[in-house]
Amino acid sequence: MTGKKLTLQLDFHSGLPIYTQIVNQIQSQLVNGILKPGDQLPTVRALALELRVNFNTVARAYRILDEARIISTQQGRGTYITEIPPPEISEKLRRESLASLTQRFISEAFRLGFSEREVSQMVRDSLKLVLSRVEASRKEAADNDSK
Amino acid sequence: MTGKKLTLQLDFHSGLPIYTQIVNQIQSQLVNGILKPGDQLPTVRALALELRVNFNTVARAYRILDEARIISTQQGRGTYITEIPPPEISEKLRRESLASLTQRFISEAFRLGFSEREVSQMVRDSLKLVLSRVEASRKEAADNDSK
DNA sequence: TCCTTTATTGTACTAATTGTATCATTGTCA
DNA sequence: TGACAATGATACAATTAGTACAATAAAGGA
Repeated sequence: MTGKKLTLQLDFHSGLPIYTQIVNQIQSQLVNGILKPGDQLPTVRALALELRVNFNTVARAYRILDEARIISTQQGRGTYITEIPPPEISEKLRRESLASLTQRFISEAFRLGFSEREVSQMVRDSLKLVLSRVEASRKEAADNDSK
Repeated sequence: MTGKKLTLQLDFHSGLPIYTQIVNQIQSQLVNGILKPGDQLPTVRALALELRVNFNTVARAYRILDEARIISTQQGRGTYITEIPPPEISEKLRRESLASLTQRFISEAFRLGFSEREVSQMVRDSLKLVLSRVEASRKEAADNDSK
């Protein structure tokens, strides 16, 4: 059995869809620090059992949260809160998380024998590539909107 | 006990299956000379114990590498890096492994909400930091030699 | 030396756990 | 009553774990 215990209060007569209530409450627990990045959520079946709803309803909520990049669901593995630092964290913490991410990357690259020059060149190239892809998908979305 | 010590970094909620991460990292260590033809890898059980995964997960990774002719697994003997390095192990592959490492880093940073500017600045800073540390330890070694 | 036994190692097959996809059912509201 | 949204049922796919087995090597004794 996996996944953190999750205490949710559903109101079956509120008019709000169950999956919306699940989405909202997970989101608010994340904002309030009850859930933290990296936490594993209950499985769709376990949470469904506890809430006495169909597991597809939980799956739907999880899918919405996944599309919002709030959680990451992985078939056969489980679902996890993503590591995105909440927007309200301090700039200092934010920088630290980028610094540690970067240091992991660089030390791995060095361990693999790449030089400073190779690493910085590859970072430049990759950034360029990613940005051009972002640009392209933004354009595509605009096209879809206009048609 | 057999098999070279193997340093692998697993991320259990990266979305990538464990066996894929094992495959990728062994491949990149080979391409970059950390593993050499003829080296014996840890046994499926030993590596599994160290990584805290089921040994079948390691076996699956080894099977994939075996099918790619990168390693040779022999029942009752162990697992070895193939003596004849596949012809495609070349500068090209080496560059590709850096590219994929870099892309993982960048997409993670973007997912965390950092901008291109922040990422490239942090890479510059971190590289500088690492290089200065390398320099310092080289100097210290030289001092020790001379005394 | 040669045979037997035991330990080590990878393999095969199966089961369990987890999320996904699709369609059916239900309920509400215009 | 027809349309649509919400929920449920069922079958499926991906990942990992459990168990038994086969091949090889190493150890030990006749």
